[in-house]
Amino acid sequence: MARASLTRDDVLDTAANLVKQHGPEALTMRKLAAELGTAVTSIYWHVGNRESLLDALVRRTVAELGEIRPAGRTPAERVVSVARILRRRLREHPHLVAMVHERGLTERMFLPAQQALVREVHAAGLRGARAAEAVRAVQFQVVGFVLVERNRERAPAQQPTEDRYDDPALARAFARPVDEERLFVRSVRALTQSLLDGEEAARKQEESARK
Amino acid sequence: MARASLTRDDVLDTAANLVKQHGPEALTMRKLAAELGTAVTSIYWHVGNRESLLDALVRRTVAELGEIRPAGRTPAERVVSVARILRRRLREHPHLVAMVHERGLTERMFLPAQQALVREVHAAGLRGARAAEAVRAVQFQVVGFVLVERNRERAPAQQPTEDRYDDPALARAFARPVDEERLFVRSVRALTQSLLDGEEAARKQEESARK
DNA sequence: ACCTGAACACCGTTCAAGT
DNA sequence: ACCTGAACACCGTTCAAGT
Repeated sequence: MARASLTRDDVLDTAANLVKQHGPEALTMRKLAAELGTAVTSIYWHVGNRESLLDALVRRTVAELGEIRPAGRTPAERVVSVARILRRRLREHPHLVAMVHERGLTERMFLPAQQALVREVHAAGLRGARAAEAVRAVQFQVVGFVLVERNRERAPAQQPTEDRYDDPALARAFARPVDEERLFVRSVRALTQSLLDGEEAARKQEESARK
Repeated sequence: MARASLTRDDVLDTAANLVKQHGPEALTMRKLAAELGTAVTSIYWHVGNRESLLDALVRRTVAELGEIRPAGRTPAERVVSVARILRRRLREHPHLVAMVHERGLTERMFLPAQQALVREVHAAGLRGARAAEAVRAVQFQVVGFVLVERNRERAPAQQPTEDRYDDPALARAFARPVDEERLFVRSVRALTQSLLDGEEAARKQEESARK
């Protein structure tokens, strides 16, 4: 791991590793310096301070995320596929969502997904403000779901909630751990269906009313 | 603000104020001691340490949250009303969701809402595993939405995303700030409708198939 | 241009000592 | 039973000094 001289990228790479493994709160300037084998103050020369180091890290990661290629036969299916790709990608970088949010880069991060979603929502016949609303609803749902998931994983074992319902199958279902992938797909599908079909139906009604 | 002697509740109250105003990360033992007019180490005698102080704080707040009374004529409307109540309540305690999650109290916190949702989902004809899934879908959506909202508020001004779509009304809609209340209600309504109606339809199909 | 150690102001926490 | 100050191990950051 010998190095000719310390570069900004060395710092970013090592910092990225620490964050990936133990989260951003575990990234201290002193540990990072130890890992790099330099004095703490050298880091400051290369990246300014802790906050701008994290900022650079986040921007680099966002830039690497790349585009989204939807799959599926219908617009609804393709919306679901975009959601799944987005979720998988966010899960590969478990700390990214929060870090991106804190730095006001959310809109930028979701631009590729947003563009893909706009295409599908257009294909389903939505336009203008209603199309924008549908796209945002899906975006909020996906990001929200991932945030909830992340929180659940970080969380210690949940206090079991000994709830008594007069529906034993439901009580058993609540006792089982959540199948998050399944719940996610079902939720997105349900939301999408409602957003697209509702609009589809309204559009047809309008058309027939015009005759 | 003179006090006979320091009590555990004094510590919790003052800590709650600090957290409410500046967030949990602003709660330092030293600032808290200054605010209380005692030595830092007194706090340790009353509450153990910083983590158990925050834990006690969260548990107290959760216990104070109270029950949820749904409103509306149909199960779907009442589900939406539960969601709105839950969202409003979470927004009154902006730091609570994250703190609750970190301490594994999520399930307990959402128990009142869960019970209300189970009743409505039952009223709509869902049972067992599918009822549980519907309840969880709504729960995930509400919590996720609030988390996204919170992140957006904390976030600095978003980099505007100069997107070029061939739909000027949509571009304008994206340029406007999000009407979160509206988006929230629409999303929950869309999801709920799909979850309940889909099930309703499936049930009717089954019934007619049995004849 | 790049790297260093010393120093400062902040943390949470422990501990022995007081009443 | 309750409160205290001193001390420890950790932070991020600045600065003057080196090459």
